[in-house]
Amino acid sequence: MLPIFEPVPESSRGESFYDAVYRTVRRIPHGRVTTYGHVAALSGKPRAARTVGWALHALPDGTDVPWHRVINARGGISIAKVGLPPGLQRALLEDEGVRFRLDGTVDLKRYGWTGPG
DNA sequence: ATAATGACTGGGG
DNA sequence: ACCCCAGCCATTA
Repeated sequence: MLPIFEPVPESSRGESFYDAVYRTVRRIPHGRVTTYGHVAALSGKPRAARTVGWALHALPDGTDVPWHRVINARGGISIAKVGLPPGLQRALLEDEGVRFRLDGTVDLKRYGWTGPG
């Protein structure tokens, strides 16, 4: 018989880079945003921006990780190809007070979070 | 172990 | 300024 609870995926021994990414993203303050590359750097892998996107892609619905506060280096939204509802990320950010430019980008100088300190 | 996969990025044209 | 592309790298779709 199958157990009622699925064990933790075999891939997650000790702590993966994904876990480090989630911890970093949880530190982004309400109403602020940061880039994939910056999350990667704060998580210990400055060149793993793409992997950060993959880590967020793996999050389940209803997660408490504020994935919507992560945008690309140009201030734009990058979830188009993932199947998430179009406009969802922008709506979540606007609910936190983040304003978008006419071209759909965010002013990183104003809303960008660059880490503690 | 190798290959494939991308929610990315910076630099060049 | 905008578009394109080669390089990037942890995880396994």
